[in-house]
Amino acid sequence: MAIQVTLKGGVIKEFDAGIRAMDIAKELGMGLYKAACACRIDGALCDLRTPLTQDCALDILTFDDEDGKKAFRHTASHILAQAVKRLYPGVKLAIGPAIDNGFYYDFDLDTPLTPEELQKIEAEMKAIVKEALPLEKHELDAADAIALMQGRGEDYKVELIAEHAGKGEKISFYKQGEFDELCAGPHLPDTGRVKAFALTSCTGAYWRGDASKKMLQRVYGTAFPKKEELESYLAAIEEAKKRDHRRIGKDLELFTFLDEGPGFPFFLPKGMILRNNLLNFWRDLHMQRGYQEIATPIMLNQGLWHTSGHWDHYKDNMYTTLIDEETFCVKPMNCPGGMLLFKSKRRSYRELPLRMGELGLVHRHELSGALHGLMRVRCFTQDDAHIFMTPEQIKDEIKGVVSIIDTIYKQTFGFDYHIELSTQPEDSMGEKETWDLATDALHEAITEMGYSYKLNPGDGAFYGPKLDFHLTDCLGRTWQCGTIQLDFQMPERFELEYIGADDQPHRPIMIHRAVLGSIERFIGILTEHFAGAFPLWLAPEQVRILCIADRHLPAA
RNA sequence: GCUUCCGUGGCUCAGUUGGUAGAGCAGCGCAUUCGUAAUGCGCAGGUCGUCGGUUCGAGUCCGACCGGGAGCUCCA
Repeated sequence: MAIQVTLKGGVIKEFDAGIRAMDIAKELGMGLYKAACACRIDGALCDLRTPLTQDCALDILTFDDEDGKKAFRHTASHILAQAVKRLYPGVKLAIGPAIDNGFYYDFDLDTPLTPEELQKIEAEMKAIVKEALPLEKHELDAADAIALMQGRGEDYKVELIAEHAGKGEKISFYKQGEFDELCAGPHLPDTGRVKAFALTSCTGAYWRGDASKKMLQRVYGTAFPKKEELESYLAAIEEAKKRDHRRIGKDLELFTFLDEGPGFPFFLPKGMILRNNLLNFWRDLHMQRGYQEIATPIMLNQGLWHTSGHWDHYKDNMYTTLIDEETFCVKPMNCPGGMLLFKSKRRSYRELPLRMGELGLVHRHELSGALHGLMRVRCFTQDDAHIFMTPEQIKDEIKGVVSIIDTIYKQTFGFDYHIELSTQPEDSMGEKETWDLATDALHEAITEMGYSYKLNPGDGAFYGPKLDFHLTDCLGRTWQCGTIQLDFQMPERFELEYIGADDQPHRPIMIHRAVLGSIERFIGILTEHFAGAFPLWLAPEQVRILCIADRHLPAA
């Protein structure tokens, strides 16, 4: 029987029923055959070995396609698991997905996987690639699948299958040689296609990402179709290491960290020049855009943090101290101080929008393992501002902030950036209508400005939706820096009011925003982006004159 | 916080199977003024992260703690 297959570009070809996508790829040319990673049959992601039984649309995916890339690297992770199973038969397998730059696999294994062990594993993987084992899919009922995995002592797989058991689905496995692995697929047709790979590191990782569960050993690796691609990727990693702001910061004497204050950066004279240049620029720009600058205390009494809600949510991360029998908290955010200043006198609608900026030093007790140079510290300066306004002013104020962000990111530093819109989370406060109003305002403001954005449903703050601005550095890495958050909760909690044109009190709406995010982190990003060769206006040392003649020597 | 690796003069590092610390750069002194990746000679600088243990003896072995790296968790 013949079937009609609609190929990419709308070309329709006739084949015998039962033909596989990989055979079609072969007919279309060896280049495509060799590059093929997976396929879509009528939109559904499938293996290249899946037989086509009826008329359908077929899209053959290569490494250039995200799903093709995933299939490729996921196959590499199966090869890794097979190699580990061969070398350490007692190992229990957890999970091993493809990730952004490669793949990983989690193992429950008593032998620590040192770099030497990784070399052995890599050698075994090469052998498996050479064997070019076909990956064949087969399916079992959940009960049979569980029995099979229990028989092998694969406790983690049993747990995974049990979660699917209720749904009555068939459980799929992929078999390559002696190795049979629970997996949804799709995969490459055989292990021989994973030509270029490398295991990059081994660390601990919790089973299911849950800190209360067992710590497993996670082996990271990366894989590409061509050796040159692997090499250039590894070279890019090396380049990133050279640009590490911790190294450059030390070399250029910008900042330092000392044992007396883990996670608390010290700025050296040269770093201070850079920092002040950046802040002067920031201040000038914000004054031009109608901002006022305030400074609020670094420490305020505990009652304030109850009012703001921070105590309930984040007390574990707050530094506190007992003074005169009263608990004081070092501020982890600036907003409550800003609220108090708004409240400090009677406000009129004529004052709105009121833009109060604050370069506020905040302290957060981050877990020791989370610290990372200037990128993740325990005290940092936010280029914060709170804008108090009427509902009608929301859109224009958002546009104003977006304009500042564009001025700094793009026009000043030449960064590309993209925007993400995060909407109402499940455990949020406030009415749905208010949320819709706020979310629409964010959407409309940036859409009218000609921006597109990525949607993060349910990822907003508990008090309102937000726009996040992610910039891309010269190595293609993205950093979330700017944020615009619409906040209906704080004005409510703090009972903020202004007197309207109708001579009645009204509750203002608030924007909480930052452009650079953290001054320290932004300096870290700039350092890596420019590899220490800062733009002239920022550079701590702009010119150095070298004297080489007698008369230039200092008098003895 | 968890897993794992690491911690030697300001910086980058050597220190073999445990026997009382080495180099280069930087610094200082003297000499050199010599044309663009680093002039020569010399000096100074470390209780080898801290505390404890094993040993006749530990930078080198063991433990705890502190700090750091990688990742996990977290990131208002």
